[in-house]
Amino acid sequence: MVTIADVARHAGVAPSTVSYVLTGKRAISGETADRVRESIRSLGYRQRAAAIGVLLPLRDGVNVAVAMRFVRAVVAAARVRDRDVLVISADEGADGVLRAVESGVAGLVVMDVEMDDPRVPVLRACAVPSVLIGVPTDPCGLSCVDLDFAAAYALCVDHLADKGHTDIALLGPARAVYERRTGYAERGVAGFSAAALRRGVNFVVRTCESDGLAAKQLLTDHAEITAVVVHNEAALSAVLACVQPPIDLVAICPDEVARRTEPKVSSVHVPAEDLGRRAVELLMARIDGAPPQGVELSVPTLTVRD
Amino acid sequence: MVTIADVARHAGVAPSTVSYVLTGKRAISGETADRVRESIRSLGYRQRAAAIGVLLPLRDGVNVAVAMRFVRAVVAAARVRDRDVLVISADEGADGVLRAVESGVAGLVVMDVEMDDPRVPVLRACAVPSVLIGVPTDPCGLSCVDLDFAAAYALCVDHLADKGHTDIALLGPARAVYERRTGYAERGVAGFSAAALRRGVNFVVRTCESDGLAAKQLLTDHAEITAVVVHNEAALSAVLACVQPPIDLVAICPDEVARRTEPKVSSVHVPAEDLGRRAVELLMARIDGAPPQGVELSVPTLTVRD
DNA sequence: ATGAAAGCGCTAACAG
DNA sequence: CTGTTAGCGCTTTCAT
Repeated sequence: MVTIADVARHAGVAPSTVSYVLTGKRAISGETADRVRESIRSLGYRQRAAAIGVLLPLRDGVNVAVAMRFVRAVVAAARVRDRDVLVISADEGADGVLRAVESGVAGLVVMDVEMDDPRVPVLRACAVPSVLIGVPTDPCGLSCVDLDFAAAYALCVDHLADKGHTDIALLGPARAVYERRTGYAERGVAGFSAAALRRGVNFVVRTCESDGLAAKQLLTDHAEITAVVVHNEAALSAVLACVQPPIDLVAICPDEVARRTEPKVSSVHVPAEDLGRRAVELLMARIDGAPPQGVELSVPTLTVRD
Repeated sequence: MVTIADVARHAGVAPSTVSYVLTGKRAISGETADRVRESIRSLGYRQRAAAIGVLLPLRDGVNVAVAMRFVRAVVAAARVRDRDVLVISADEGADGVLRAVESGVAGLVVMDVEMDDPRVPVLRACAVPSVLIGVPTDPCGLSCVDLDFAAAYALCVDHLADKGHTDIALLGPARAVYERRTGYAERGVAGFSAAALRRGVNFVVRTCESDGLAAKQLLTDHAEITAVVVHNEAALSAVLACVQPPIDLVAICPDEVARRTEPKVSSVHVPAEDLGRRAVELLMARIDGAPPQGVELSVPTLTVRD
């Protein structure tokens, strides 16, 4: 195995110099750096490229399939930049961050972010750079990417209001997701309510477990409902079986899921691929010394189907 | 951070003794081991638990969604045993194994196995234990788990022959999958052909890209075909749009995929969850010193739907 | 800007 | 069975 010492000998420099060329933690003259890089290439040295860690709490209500959609995107994006991905299933809040950091990752992609996420202060203080997929209440000093879920929910409301509906319902994620104040769920409801009030539309909000039973209960309890917004990929097919025309339906889910339903459902796209890729881009920039970029929300779009 | 030296001091032993208690690489007296473990607990030492590596080539024809189904299962199973998972996207054959080993994983789960996989000799020689999801031509000295794809394809043929079909077709994975002699594809075709010959059924075999166009071409070229077996998750919906009744169809795919199609398609279940979990079980046993277990094939089952 | 040397946490060879 | 010691590859401090 080619070590940093081999490279140093070959380039006629000290091991520390090679280390500094690789980490960029102190200035090395262009000439020396070039010689080192040349030796690295000719000897085929591979720095045990520290992986990117994905912090993935697998708690109640977290749909692993949905989470894996992001992981997949992160893996693909990391691969382009020659990084492997360490999937760290951490349910222990702030301790999970420490565990991840101790595992020696170059940077962290943090998923399933809560409004007052206990991991946030740790991440802020931490030397290891991170990018959150999701936005906490106070994102200062962090890098966050997410879909603008408030706007996404509002888009659904506007679409239904435009079609003349005056009594609509929201079937959200599982109750556990709200209980821990998950960012996207809370911001979504805020956007939904605000839009409905703005439009003068009556609305009901319900949580929905993956069995989708809440849909039936909802229609029983509220016969006046003529349209439903559902943000729950796990329950989508069950909800579809229950919410039939003439009741209108809009889903918040990835397009490829919406295209597979029967009938094909109108939806606001959750761009998991884009968000995962963007998170890696920002993280790599952070690893290379860039400062935190703050919050970057992507604009939702609605596709009308059947 | 609590180090192994801290634990050693607290327990009144040498650092190496603590190391050996943790790795089990040499015998330590029960008394001493207990004292060490007690110190580990009271000091809160966390051994930077080496991750399990998942070797995942992302080449042409590899459906990342399908691969991620296995990764998901591996992550869930590893989590139960307090291990994180390093997803290593390695397209470089044998070099990929070395890269994975150098990254310091405790063991490897190897996916997308080819008949004469160049990684196999390396894995056999390698000190890091591994479990393959898939079976190469010569699995001696390895641990392999997989669905018995030969039996799975044969099951489809028997089902269709029993229904009276005399001209059937196989739509397999993408051509690239055959070109690199991927294990499951090659064993599948073998099982398919053998079963068809046994049953005296005429058959055609075609590769199928993810666009599913091969389905249309197949039916144009072979008007005599009355039933199709498709083993291609990416192309399944496109194939379904084309292969309509009265032509019979059986898919080889996970049940949850088959249940979502419209109409719901008869299928042989690919138990990705079970295989991923089993792979981790076997790998953990290997890490704890068990010898290679050879090949473990799971028995396919067919579910008849619409 | 660079090198020498000490140190990191851990494992493995050696000694008894 | 266990402690001593030398190493592993790499980073960081200290010096110049």
